[in-house]
Amino acid sequence: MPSKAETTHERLLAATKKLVMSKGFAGTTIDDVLKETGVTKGAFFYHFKSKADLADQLMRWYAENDMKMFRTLLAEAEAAHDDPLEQLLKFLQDFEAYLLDPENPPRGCMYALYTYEDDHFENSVKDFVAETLRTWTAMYIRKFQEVIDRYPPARDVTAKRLAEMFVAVVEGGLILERAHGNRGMAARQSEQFRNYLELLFPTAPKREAA
Amino acid sequence: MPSKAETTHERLLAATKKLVMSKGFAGTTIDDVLKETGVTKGAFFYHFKSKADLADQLMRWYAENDMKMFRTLLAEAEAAHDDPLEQLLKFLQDFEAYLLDPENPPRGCMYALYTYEDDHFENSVKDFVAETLRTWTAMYIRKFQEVIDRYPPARDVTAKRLAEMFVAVVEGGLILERAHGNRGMAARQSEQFRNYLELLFPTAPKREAA
DNA sequence: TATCTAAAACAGACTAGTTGGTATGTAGTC
DNA sequence: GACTACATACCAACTAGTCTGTTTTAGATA
Repeated sequence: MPSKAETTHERLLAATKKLVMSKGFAGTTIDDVLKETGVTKGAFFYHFKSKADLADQLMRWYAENDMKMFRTLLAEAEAAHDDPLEQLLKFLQDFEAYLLDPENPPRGCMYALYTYEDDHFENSVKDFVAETLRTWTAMYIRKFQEVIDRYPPARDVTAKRLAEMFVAVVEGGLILERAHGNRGMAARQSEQFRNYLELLFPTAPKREAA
Repeated sequence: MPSKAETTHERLLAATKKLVMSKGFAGTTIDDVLKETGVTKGAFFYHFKSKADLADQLMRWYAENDMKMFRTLLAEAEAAHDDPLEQLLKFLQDFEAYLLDPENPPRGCMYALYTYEDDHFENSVKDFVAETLRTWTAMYIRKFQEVIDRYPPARDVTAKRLAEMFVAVVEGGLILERAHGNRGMAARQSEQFRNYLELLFPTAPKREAA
């Protein structure tokens, strides 16, 4: 893999991601991306065979980075604690810190954006997004199941519902953040979700911080 | 107000809403709307002075209907119960029924969609969306405050946080619904949120249904 | 180490189709 | 006969994508 090529390719993806986050897929033209990066048309179509291909590759690239981040956070949490609930709560806190970190902008979620523009893109992308969200959710389901198996929940809940709720809460928080231009709303949602978990599993060992 | 004109105007808005929900604003062309409605270009530009104007009017029209629905549900809940928590829970249940009702499609939220395409539209629309969400949230804040005032919450929460969480949970649920093509996910989120509320306010009078 | 070569990586002019928007005209109607 | 509510032909700007090149890079060869 030649490094220069890799760089241009990634630069195009990164610029597209940024533009797409504020204009949508359909609202972002290839010329926009070229202007943003200084790359020429010839170079662009060397790396992507069409705009749909760009969208496709962007989704996969985004999902890859995204998933990597989540796996890392989860692995760290699992290394730090034995108790599954402790692991989950640490994971959520670390994720909140990530959301609050001003270093990683393009705030918002690519999957959310995509669902509101799906008609423009191929079914393969649609399937990929659904599949990614499923994998993502499955990760949490496993963890929540461990917690439920160990501690009787105060309400009749399933691991699946809790996992879905976490994803929903984060997606919704990101939308509020965008609508109000107010950083931190997504992290606050995750915080509330932790409250819910702590009330749901009252028999778990007490933690120090609230 | 002549009825025929009103009809064409609303037909255009309704068709735009439908198209926009699956293609996004930027991805929906005026010609798409014309084809969908059978209206001609001249008629279109008689009712809307530009595409941006269409977007603007669509947002206001959508917000108006939306808000009307919420106010109605809340008023009904307030008429049915004296206790603020009972009111809230009834409101949530009625809202869930609305979400599950197969009669009212274009599933998804216009505000969410808008936040992911804001660069294309005027600041007035951006401000309007933020303002609408604020009004919407304020409605819930008032109600949650009544509940908090009456029953001590099991966790240190504010009315504002709870109100934001409800909005987030619904928005996120709608995204999951779209991503998975799976009706009912948004309603399920609201259900989970009711669980949370019942755990938060344990001193409230017991209700019959779980 | 210098030279050759082929592919990879890029540059930029061009085009066919689309898009938002306009100009002008017309049917009904109070 | 003025105003509302539409119809149709048209256009300039833009958009995705192509075509024909040029430069850069990585090895092979001598």
